[in-house]
Amino acid sequence: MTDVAESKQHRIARRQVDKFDARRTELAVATLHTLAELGYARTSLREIAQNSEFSHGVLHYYFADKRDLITEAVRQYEVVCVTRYDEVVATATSAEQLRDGFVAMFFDTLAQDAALHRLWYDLRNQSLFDETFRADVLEIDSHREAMVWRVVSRCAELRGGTVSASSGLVYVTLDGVFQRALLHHLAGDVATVAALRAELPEVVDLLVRAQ
Amino acid sequence: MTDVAESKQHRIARRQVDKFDARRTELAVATLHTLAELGYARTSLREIAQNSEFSHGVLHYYFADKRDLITEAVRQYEVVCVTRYDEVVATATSAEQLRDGFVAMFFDTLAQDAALHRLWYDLRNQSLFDETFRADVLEIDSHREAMVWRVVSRCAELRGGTVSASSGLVYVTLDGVFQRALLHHLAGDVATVAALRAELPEVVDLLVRAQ
DNA sequence: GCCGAAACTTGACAGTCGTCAAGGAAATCC
DNA sequence: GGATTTCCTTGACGACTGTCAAGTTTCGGC
Repeated sequence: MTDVAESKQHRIARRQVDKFDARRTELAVATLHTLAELGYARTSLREIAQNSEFSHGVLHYYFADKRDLITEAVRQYEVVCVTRYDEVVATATSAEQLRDGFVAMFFDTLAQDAALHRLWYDLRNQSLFDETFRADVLEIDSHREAMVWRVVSRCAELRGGTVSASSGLVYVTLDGVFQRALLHHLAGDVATVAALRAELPEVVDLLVRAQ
Repeated sequence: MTDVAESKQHRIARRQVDKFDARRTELAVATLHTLAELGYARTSLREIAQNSEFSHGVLHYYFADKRDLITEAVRQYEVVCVTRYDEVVATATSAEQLRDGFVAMFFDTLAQDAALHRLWYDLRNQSLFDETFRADVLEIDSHREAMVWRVVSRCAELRGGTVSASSGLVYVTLDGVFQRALLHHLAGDVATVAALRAELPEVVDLLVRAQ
């Protein structure tokens, strides 16, 4: 076989792989939406297929099994969700601007992507029972932690101060607020959500003390 | 019918109701253990029955349907879990003693009742998808909030200071630490759990400032 | 335009699920 | 101690699950 033929065959193989991966991703996204809608416990392969333009059998053409499919969907979640505040961090020129931009985006995505967020918490929780997901969950969780740390540490930098807690503590605090806000948002409790929104700037101030 | 007969019949009826309730509770506890072991998504009525001394059919004798059963199990969880720190609060004579007693019990129950706790988070999360559970979940959540508030406010009292955050914020912070510790505990990550344990006293100090 | 491989559909499989009716066992009543 | 109610078991139902093999359609290479 000549180099030309080899290279050509390689191109073809490469194109096929790309196409294969593209469809995998497409189906993983459909899975993500189904999971966000129904939750892990009630999501079936046939339901996922109905949220795509294919039949249920195709899922076993692109994925080894249900676990493989859901794992890929979780990775898709990560792509969407761990750079949310980076633009605010990059453009803010004062600590107050960063803090307020963060708070605004925090509650914007809370309302906008509520279904997706509840899915994340559902999967994180599932990893407490099923160790298959644990590695992916821990990885995403660390990325989320890094994401809020970029916000808070930059905020401290702009204020010329320091962060008063560890990265882990900052994360659990803000994530805790988010979880609580999500629960009450989905319960239709507007007042509690508003109260949390009003309180969040103080939380940031508590975490970031001026030197 | 004489008063005596009426009272007698009433006694009988009462006894039957008590017996009925006792068995309901017994089955709800079996349900709780099954849920803690398998998680909501994989818990079936037959599995629950196998964790009791009865057959699966009896569940429909004491409960209207699966939802009714699980709701009752959640209420049983509440009975067990929302007075955990009360003794420490009652007996502590100094802020440090209360804080350290709280931290000790915090990580004690984390290891001891890990399965039960992951169940709680599973059900709280389920309520994000299924509004049937929402009312019960919100009620239990508020009781948990009150529970930690009793700790922190008493701590502030003993220190002659004030709590630096609202009840809700205190709760999400400590609950966030707990959730994180639980995840890493179940993942076998001893180091992270130890780090959280070492940090928790500082967290309490951050929440309770001396006047 | 033919051929073979890739992509997709369909239908069936062995299980499991929640639910419930029929009937046996046990306790209770008179 | 027989009758009656309560308690519990058994087995079955239709629906749904993940998986997969067989078959059909679509597409790219020659």
